[in-house]
Amino acid sequence: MPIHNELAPLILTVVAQIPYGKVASYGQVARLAGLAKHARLVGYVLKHLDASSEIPWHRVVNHSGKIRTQSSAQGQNLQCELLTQEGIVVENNRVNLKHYAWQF
DNA sequence: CACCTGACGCGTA
DNA sequence: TTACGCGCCAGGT
Repeated sequence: MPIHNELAPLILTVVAQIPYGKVASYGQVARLAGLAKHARLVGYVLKHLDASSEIPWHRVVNHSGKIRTQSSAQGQNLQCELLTQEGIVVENNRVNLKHYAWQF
């Protein structure tokens, strides 16, 4: 674990509960974790996850449904691929929250 | 200590 | 839905 943070486990347990084929926003994850003002921390924690992790980090997008993770030099985005791979339609780097938002 | 940087959110327009 | 401003907070310099 590269980062020293006691809040990370709380965030990760919530992310782990996002259903297959659904997405949640950073803010939603923070609220469900009991950390209302830490939306940015969610992004921070997910960004520093090691590849060996089984956490479905790709199911987390911003409050508008837009994907803000960095794209590769070839313009390809891993999160886009992973979401599409599980049946979620991604158009213009964005998912339709009306269809895929995780209703808790 | 001061500043800067982010996988952010909300109210308003 | 987007655009802007402002609030928020962990980390890095």
